[in-house]
Amino acid sequence: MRLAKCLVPTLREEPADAEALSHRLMLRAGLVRQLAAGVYVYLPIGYRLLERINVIIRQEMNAIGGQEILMPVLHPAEIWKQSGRWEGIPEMFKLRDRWGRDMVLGMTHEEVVAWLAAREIRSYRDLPQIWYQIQTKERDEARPRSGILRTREFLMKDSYTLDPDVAALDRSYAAHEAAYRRIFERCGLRFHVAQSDPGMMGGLGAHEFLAPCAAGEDEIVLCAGCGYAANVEIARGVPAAPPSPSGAARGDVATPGARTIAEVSALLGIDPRLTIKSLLYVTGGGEPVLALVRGDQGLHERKLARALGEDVRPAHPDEVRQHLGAPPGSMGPVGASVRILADEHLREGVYVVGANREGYHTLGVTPDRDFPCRFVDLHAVVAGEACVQCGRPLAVEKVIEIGNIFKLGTKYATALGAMYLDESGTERPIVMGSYGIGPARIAAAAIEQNADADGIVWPASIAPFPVHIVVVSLRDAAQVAAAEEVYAACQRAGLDVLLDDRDERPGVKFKDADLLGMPVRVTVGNALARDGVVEIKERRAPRKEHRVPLDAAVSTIRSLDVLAGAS
RNA sequence: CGGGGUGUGGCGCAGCCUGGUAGCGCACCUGCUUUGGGAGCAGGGGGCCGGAGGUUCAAAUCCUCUCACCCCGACCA
Repeated sequence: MRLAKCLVPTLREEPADAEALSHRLMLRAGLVRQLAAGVYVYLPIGYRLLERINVIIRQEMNAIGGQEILMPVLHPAEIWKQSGRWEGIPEMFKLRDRWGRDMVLGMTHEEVVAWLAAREIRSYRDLPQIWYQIQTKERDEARPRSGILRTREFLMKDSYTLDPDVAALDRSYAAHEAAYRRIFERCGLRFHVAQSDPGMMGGLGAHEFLAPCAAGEDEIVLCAGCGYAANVEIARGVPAAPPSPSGAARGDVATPGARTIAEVSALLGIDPRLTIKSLLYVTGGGEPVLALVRGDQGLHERKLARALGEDVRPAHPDEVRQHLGAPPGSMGPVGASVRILADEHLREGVYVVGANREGYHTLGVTPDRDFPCRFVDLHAVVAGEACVQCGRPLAVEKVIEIGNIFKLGTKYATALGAMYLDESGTERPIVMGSYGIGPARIAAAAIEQNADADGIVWPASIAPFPVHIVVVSLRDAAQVAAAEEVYAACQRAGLDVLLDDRDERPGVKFKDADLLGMPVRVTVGNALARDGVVEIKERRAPRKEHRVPLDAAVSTIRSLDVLAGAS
């Protein structure tokens, strides 16, 4: 590809609206442009990047027996009504056709797959199946952000497995996990595999593939000792034990003006770990629920929602007064007439809690003795807590979710009538799994993990072009001819190559080459006339330079380690 | 949905408080010079100042409403 004729609009200045590193660089390098919030156009280099990633995904999906299909973006509402997901998913785009029929823009394809399976799968002899597609998804996200990291329309590789039973599902699931590991390794990413919350997908189990980087929206809890890895939404951790309590007898103490844990513990001169934080929530059904965590810790709302089996929201201050008779700063569990859930690490100990009396707290309180409660895991794990498996300290990292895998079970098959006959002639529901990868998130994670101050540094496996040729001066016919020769030779050798044949000053071309981040740069400049050589450099190691004669350029490029493994 | 912020040539911004001919840098076009890390000089084109309404002799500027976008939080298959 020749830069002089192509749409590669690089920017000198930082785009004002971009915050995340990958977002800034994708805009500056001319990979994407934003059409609306969370809606992007992929320009030639950006689209090529996605296709490079998709090639790897296809190879690995095909290798485990995946069959590529293409399902529609536009769905009839019926199948979503049958699965029970027509209501209650605010991200779903809904529309009507000209006859007034309800339609859906597909955000995922379990329903369509189950519909298809219901028609085409008859017998256990037809199983197992792996169907996948690389296709556009539409989700009306509450808050698109961070460039292409969270968008309302995006490309997704989604695959679905159909199996006769759970044991077979486990095999399909394991095959996907292995394929996903290979895909992300080949894309040059550092990543973790973590247990995750199946959420509204429902089902028997789920894992996420998470790439650590600064722009990450999620957090993962990691144990270096035993390899424990889990999304903070479900991660367990053992907080450090509190110091010995003062042994104070139970009783109220005046704490005027002290409303936060920090204020209360400072006023009383005690460690915050000897206090209990009381948080009132309201369930979807309108029931108030008091959630308790240790004073130094935070509540993870997803854990609370999971324990209750329904969504919750924080109560308003007037609801706190109404149910507990005290303002938020003085509420507590003792004598409260609402359901109480306490973090499991509050089983032991004697604590200070709000007294449900404005300006007072109660000393010497022990959960389950001084008030009734149910113990569940509620607190958000923080770095330094002990691993539940091996006791070593846990770390917490920011991550981008680049893939996820779900064991769905028979929920969708049952709802949409996807049944098969087993060996004994008994009709059974097909057992499904679903598996997603976001190619654009792989791209963003690769940028986040590899960029330097000058721009992108692509892993060769997904680089839009492995080779980038810079002609220093277009006025020098010998340089132009030599560059054309290397360009043609690379193409003959099967190397995708970008030729900067723009009539620009050298500095502009070098800056853009750094920004675009192709793994190998060939500079055709003054060294050609002076020494009869071109210069070959790796983007990741700019100080190492190979000066070789023209006819050795391609063989030198091919010998570079950086291109090993790249197609 | 709650909180914060921003809308002025393609990009990045100033001007607004204190109303009075719309500016700067980059990019773009022409010419000359220049050519190994974002060139110099000269000339030039391009903006109903996000939109609507209002106040005023006069609105980018003041007021009201509205739309869009960004960030934090909530949410997230």
